[in-house]
Parts: sequence; structure tokens; C-alpha cells
Amino acid sequence: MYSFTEENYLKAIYKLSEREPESITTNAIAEVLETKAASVTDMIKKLSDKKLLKYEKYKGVTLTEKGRMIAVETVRKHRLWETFLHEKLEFGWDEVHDIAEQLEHINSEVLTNKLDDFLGNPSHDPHGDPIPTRSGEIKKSNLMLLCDAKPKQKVVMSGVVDHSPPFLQHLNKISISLGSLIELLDKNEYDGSIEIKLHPSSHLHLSKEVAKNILVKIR
Amino acid sequence: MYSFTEENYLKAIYKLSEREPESITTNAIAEVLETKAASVTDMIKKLSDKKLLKYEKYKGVTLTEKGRMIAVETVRKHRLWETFLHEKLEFGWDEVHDIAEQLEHINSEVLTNKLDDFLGNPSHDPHGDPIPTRSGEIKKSNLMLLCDAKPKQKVVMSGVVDHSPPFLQHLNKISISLGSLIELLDKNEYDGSIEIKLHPSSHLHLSKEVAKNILVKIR
DNA sequence: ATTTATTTTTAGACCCATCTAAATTTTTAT
DNA sequence: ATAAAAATTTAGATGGGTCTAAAAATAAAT
Repeated sequence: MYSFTEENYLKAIYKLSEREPESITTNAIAEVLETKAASVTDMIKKLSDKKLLKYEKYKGVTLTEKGRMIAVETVRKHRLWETFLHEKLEFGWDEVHDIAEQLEHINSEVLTNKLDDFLGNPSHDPHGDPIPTRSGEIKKSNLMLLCDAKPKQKVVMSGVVDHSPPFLQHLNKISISLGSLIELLDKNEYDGSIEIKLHPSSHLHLSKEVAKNILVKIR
Repeated sequence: MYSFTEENYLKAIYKLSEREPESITTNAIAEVLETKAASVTDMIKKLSDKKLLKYEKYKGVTLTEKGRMIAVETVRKHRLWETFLHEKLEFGWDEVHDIAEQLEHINSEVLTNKLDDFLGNPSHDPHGDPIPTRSGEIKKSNLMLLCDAKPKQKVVMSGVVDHSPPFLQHLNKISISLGSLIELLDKNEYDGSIEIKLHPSSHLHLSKEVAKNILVKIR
């Protein structure tokens, strides 16, 4: 139906618009897709012709409902495949992204739904990101950054901002994973670093760089 | 590494050469790939430049060792994914082919091997076709056509010649599946049709058209 | 408000895979 | 052995996606 490239553009634009609707510039799209601005302009025109987005020269783009649906469906497939790779094939959460980037373009609604059922209709992927439903709804998660938590607060590790393998591997190394119970002991004003308690016996020092990339749920 | 199209050409040429090395003509390739002879010539030149096959104008092609490896690897992935779809996602054997045609191009050796392990290293796919090993070996199965069996002979249904959904659905309808024990009762010289016993209580009449598309193992 | 810098778009080119129509080679038939 | 038929290849064109270099529009700075 739609090419890999078209789906990737729609997904990139969708993700940028989730973060901040003002940030969907030609250059921003080019950067996340690792391509050139000229190529982005070309493709945007094509997607506009197909009514997948609205485009005004020099003004920017917004996805149409149809375009948003395709993007969300692609995200859904990506996250379901990531879950499959992690839960069933025992890939680490730092290893699933690249393979899911390929699998997300497999075109079969019945496959996607059967995969969903096979996995037990998971609500979140291995990075804690919500998986859109069949009908394209996506739960808005009200998480906070660990660096914004207050001392004495007990929180549950529930997601990441940085999805890069190096960051995820760092979390592996310090034994923080989805679901970890974290108690904030102290915050250092000077550098923004924090002290946390993971388990009764394990106290940890986290740099601000790390703490601001961890999403937590208050409980 | 290699494009979908290149992999599809290599696979098509490989399959033709398995059947009969003489049958790898430009037109034959065009037919199985549902494209035009001119396109085949173009692609053959490209694959030849990449040393994936040997090509002499007007004389035909033969895969190089490298080309054969890519083809076999593609077949391996196709059959593993078909097995996954059938065994884990409960797709019928008549429904798996088209989706596997997409999945076979997913590029990750570790994924393929983990999938293989997850499925319990199956030796055959849902149609009874052998699954190549990691190292590219493929078991040559010595099956015979049901239409060539002799009266009184007991055989096990082990594969199909025709892989089309209509044929597979017909077998579903008459309750013949992989592993079915079949006893040949009688052969009709006139039209080549046969009488078989499936279960003590079920006698069946099969046209030659059906019998010549069923592969069986003698036991 | 005019100049400078940045962003975006256009123009023109390239590679991939495909096509049609025409030319060439091989095969078949008489 | 030569003509007719069939198969194969070439030539030239198209569409998808990308690029560089140059032009146009917008934003920022003084």
C-alpha cells in the first residue's frame, strides 16, 4: 500500500508532532531520518498529493487523519514486534529497535492482530512505551522524569527518554529496569545528580544526565 | 545488503534450477516473478556484475556459490516464518505464504537463528518442505507422488507439489493433512483417479489432478 | 530598516527497477 | 537450407527516492 519510505516519513512526522507541534520543520525531519532537507521537501510534496498531510510552502506540515492513522499503525507494529523480540525471542531491550524498524513495515492487518493476541495484548513495549490499540488509540502516560522527583519520594521505573542502546546498556549495568522500585534519597543542587535506593542493600548515585532520561510513575 | 528484488530473483532462479537446470530461461524467470523478459535481462546483468550468477548472452544463467547461499538463506527464512505463522499464530497452511514472502526479506542473522531456536529447530515447514540449516544444507527428501503409488501400498502424506491456497483448501475440505496415513485401494486406468482409505471409516475418491500434487513417503 | 544568516525550495542529475517497442539471435518447421 | 516463429536482448522512457548546488523566502541582527 505505502512504501517503507513513506511510512518512515509519516512516523517521523508523527513523533515530532507528539513532542511539540512547532518542531516539525524540514530540517528536523531530515535530521531524524538522516537525509537531506531537499529530499524531505520532495517527499512532503508527494505525501501532500496523497492527502496524507497538509503542506504550505515554507510554513510546515501537519498530518491528516489518514496520515496519522498510518503513522500510528506503524508505531503499533513496531512496538508489538519489539515486544515479541524481547518476550519470545529473548532479545535484550537494547537490541530490539533495529530489527523492529524492518518488521514494522510488514503489511498484514490479520498478522498484526494475531501477533497482538499471541503476546497477550500487551499495553507497553520493552521500553515502557504504550502500544496503540487496533483502533489507533494510544494511552497518554502521565509519567515524570526521575530528575524531577522529590527526596523521600518512592517511584517505579516506567520508561526511558533516550532509547539508544548505549543508554539502555548503562541501565542494564546498574541494574535498573522497567518496574524497578526507586526511592529518591537526596538531590545535589550543584550538579543535579541524585542518590537513590533500589533495593535495601543497594544505594546508587546517578548523574543528572542519567536521571533526566528515566521516566517514573509515582506510587 | 541485497534488495528485496535481488533476493527474489535469486530465489526464483534457485527454485527453477532445483526443478531442472535446463529450465532457467529468461521467460521462465519472468513468468514466476510475474514480470517481463526485458526486466529479467536487465536484472540478470546486474546480478552477474555482482558475481551472484554466471551469465552468457542468449545462453542462460547459473548461480554462483555466493548467489546460491543468498537464495538458500532466503528460502530458510521463508520456511521458518511460515512455520512460525502456522505453529504460533495459528494461521492455516493455505494462509502463510504471502506473509512469509514479506518476512523472508528481514535482514538479521541473529533473528533468524533465534526464531529457529524458538520454533524448536523444525526440519520441515507447514507444507512439508525441508528447512535449510544455518549452514545452508538442505535435506533432499525422497518422496513420491501419490499418483505413482501402487495398490495395497500404505503411505504417509508428506508434502505438496501445488502450493496454491485453492489446492491446500481442497485438501482441508477432504481432511488430508501432513502426516495423514493413506492406503491406496485401487487405481483407475481410464482417468488416473484413485481410491484411498484415510481412516477405517473414510474411503475417498481422488482425481489424478489431486493425486499428482500430493507427495507421500513409503512406510 | 537594511543587511546577514538560516531555512526551505527548486533545478538538474543519478541509481534502481520497471516498462514498451524494436532489433537481434536462436530454434523450429518445411 | 531457408523461411517463419519464438526467445532474448537493446534502446529509450518512466517513477521512486536520493543527492548537490543554486535560488528564493524567512528569520535574526544590528
